[in-house]
Amino acid sequence: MDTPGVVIQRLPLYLRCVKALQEQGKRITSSQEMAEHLGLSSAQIRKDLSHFGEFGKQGMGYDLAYLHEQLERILHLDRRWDMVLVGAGDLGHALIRSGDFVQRGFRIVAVFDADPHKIGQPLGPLVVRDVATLSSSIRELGAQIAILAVPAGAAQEVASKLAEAGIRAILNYAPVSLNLPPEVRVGHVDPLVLLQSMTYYLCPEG
Amino acid sequence: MDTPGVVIQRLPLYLRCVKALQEQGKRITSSQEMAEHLGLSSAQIRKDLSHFGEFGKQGMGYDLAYLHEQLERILHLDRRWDMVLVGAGDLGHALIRSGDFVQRGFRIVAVFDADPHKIGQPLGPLVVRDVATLSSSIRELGAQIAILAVPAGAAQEVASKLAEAGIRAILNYAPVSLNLPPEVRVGHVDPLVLLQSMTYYLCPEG
DNA sequence: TAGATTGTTAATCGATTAACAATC
DNA sequence: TAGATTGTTAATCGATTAACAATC
Repeated sequence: MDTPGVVIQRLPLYLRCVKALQEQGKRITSSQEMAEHLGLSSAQIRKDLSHFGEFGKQGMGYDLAYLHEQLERILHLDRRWDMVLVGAGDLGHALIRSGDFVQRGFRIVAVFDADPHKIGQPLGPLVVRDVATLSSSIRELGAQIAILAVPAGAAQEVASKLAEAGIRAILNYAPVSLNLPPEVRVGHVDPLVLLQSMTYYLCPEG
Repeated sequence: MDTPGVVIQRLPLYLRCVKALQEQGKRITSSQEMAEHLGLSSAQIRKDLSHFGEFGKQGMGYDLAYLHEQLERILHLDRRWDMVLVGAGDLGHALIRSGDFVQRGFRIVAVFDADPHKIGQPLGPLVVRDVATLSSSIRELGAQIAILAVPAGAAQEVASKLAEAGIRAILNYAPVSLNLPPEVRVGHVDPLVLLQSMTYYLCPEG
């Protein structure tokens, strides 16, 4: 009865596809059309969606507005999510300046760092807090999601503290496999690993 | 005979694990130790490695220096890779400033943008080139890897041009599913999709 | 040697696909 | 109605795991 993780991971892609088709002015779509757009099979899309209900009509396809709404409901994206950011380096700065997360309903509400030179300094609309105050701040803010943007050497320690403080999902930018209780979700942003696996397929000669 | 993609994608994690154990001063390891480190099963690690040869010794485990060397060889990481970057926005700046890629043998050798205000301006040690010169520059430089850091709306068009120009692997930071010939590898850096699938598991209340 | 751990086989498990009855 | 496309079943495919002989 519980839906495979691999299906859940595809739902945001379906949502993105639905939005793109809507922006083209379309009102309905088919599993076939989405499949071409995403490079998947139409059977897979129908099967994935069938885990959550019946969203289409035989012979007609899917109403885009309805599917959009349902996917957001399933993924709990019909609300705003507050996140804390740990690590006020270059990456942290870029994440705060970029509007990408906010546009999609993910808002960074606090930034932490361990460097005394950074603590107390403004960062965008926020002020960098001392990482020593992590636990109490997280409980105060009620955040459930954290972005981990600290050096590799500090990542596991900070991640454990985040888990202890009640954080339930971590977006990990550190190049480290985190060891955490299974109830804490981890999404790993790991461009180097992607590069290092793509080179397998490239001829080593120029 | 050809190795499943999912196995290839784990090799860089094995390599990272090997390096971490070496930094701890260890000289040998076991599939069991690596499994704990990475949160996988020891059988999976042994099976994955067995696709490429016999790297261990029964009763003894794996010599870390040897395994390190072999993994780098298999992944073609025993050389330097030159990459071109398309998109000189905040993200592009952060990628150039960060030493992460260079440390691992991936060097950005050219930056392109479409904005006339950016073209000709310095960006770190490079000068931003006109994206109109993409094809000729890529052929000249002989780059096989590109980083795509342009807005969503431009991503597909630029990606197609990269493929035409002979690029064989794209690290895609744009929130778009790229449609490309199957011989072009794509690695998708997609933090929003990770966030949007993690929220499925979070209670929508508080 | 005795103990340990690999490499590999066979069994299990899970995900994808093909096909089609249901039905809009 | 006729044509199209869903939702679902059963078959296929592939990946993971358990177990163990080989052997260091």
